[in-house]
Amino acid sequence: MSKPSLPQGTRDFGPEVVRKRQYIFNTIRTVFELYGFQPLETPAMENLETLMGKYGEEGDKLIFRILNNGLDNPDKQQQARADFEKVLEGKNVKGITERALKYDLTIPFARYVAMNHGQLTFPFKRYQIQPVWRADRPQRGRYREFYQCDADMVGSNSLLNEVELANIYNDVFTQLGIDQYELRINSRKILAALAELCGGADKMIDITIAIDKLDKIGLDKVKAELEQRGLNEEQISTIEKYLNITGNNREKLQQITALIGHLETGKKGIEELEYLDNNSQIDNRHSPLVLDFTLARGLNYYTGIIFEAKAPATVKIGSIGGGGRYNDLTGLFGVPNIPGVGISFGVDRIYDVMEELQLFPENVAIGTQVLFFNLGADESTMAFSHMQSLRKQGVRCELFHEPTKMDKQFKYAEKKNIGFVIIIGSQELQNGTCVVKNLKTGIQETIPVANLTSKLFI
RNA sequence: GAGGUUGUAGCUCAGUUGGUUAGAGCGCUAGAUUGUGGUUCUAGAGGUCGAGGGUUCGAAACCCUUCAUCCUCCCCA
Repeated sequence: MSKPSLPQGTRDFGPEVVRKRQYIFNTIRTVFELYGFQPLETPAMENLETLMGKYGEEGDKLIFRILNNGLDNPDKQQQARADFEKVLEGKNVKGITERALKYDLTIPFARYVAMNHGQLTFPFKRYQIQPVWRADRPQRGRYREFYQCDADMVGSNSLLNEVELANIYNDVFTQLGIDQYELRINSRKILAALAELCGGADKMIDITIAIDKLDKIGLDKVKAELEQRGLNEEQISTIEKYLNITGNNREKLQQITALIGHLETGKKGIEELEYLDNNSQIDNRHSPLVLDFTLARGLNYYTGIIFEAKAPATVKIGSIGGGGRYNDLTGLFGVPNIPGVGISFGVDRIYDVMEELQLFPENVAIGTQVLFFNLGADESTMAFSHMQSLRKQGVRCELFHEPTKMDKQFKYAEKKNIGFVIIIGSQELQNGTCVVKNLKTGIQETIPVANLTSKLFI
């Protein structure tokens, strides 16, 4: 028997961590509900063909596939061998694998909408908080199983949706105390116009992949990569002009207009960003909305505005959320003309940011509020009955599991971060009283047991 | 998929050039303390040195293989 272990890139969450994570989930969920989004859950696994080809070539490799059961059935051995040969050639064969763990929440949502579009009321606004899996190599802030919190609305082209989503970001991060975050925005239309300006719409992917790295590797290396990706000197110089756009949002818009405003898609993109910038009435100490024309985002189904929430610069974690508009997501599933826009929160990274900046409120760690000491048979019977009265009032409490030295019972309370202990010993039993001790302050008082239920244990 | 790092007690880590019986701090258990925790003091338990093989009189240390881990790139949350 070898030592027990976890699959690579997965984690257990102990009680304290779960509490903190739930605090984040609950905050996000509450804000989603506040904006009229409805919950949705989809299965952990999808048919492989639902997922394949939706995340680009790189994405396909990162999908966790599930091996079919019954491959060892002797009757089907020959077929299995033949099928496996094809797998070795890099093909997907239904005989070997036809299901996969979901890779994100957006595609399963699109599948759901495509299957149910006849029944849904549009615009349909849903939120979804579930784990997803990626066969990625784990590293800092990156796991093979992690939660996504998505909110999408489909069936509307209105830019009002983008405005709402920007405000959801702001509400959530402000409530969590991450008020130095930045919400970067760009439009795929701007990027498309840039590609057009460089003479080839087909170059868009090459260009975006390269310029997305600007803040990471610097201008020179971006230019080198562009060259390597087959762009000529003139095109690179155009892109350099594009990358040199600086200033506040208004100034950036002026400069981008000069560069690509004469192009149809460029003009549209600029209008969208202008609208979003003017109408997101985000009142914050610093305005989190930052136009960033280098922002590209990997998922290739985005067509309009794209978002990326960045952690405060002091914590080197980068993106803590992202999203954007897609014009025709369900078209992939045979239901065309349903546009949508959505955002996602990266809970695991938000957790790391909050931990680093010490933003969790102290009381998230409190489970049990009151521990009743166990000081004998009669004493604990009395304690039990009072404990049940407190529980009826919603006070979380427990009775120590066996009569033992007070020393032990105190230490148990301390380790579990229980704020109060209630002592009912022989004296108290006789007098109909109890001792209530606040472990934080060390102050204790003796009160009649009848008064217990009127006390607040916080 | 490519490159690198580190694996020693429950946790964080020492361990000299390869040399006797592998250490510390924290944590854990018990006692000092028969109705008062946090501090202090004392004692105790706890190890296949990641695993397998090799070199050697002798390996935690050197070599090979393998597994795990963390990091960087690609890509992404």
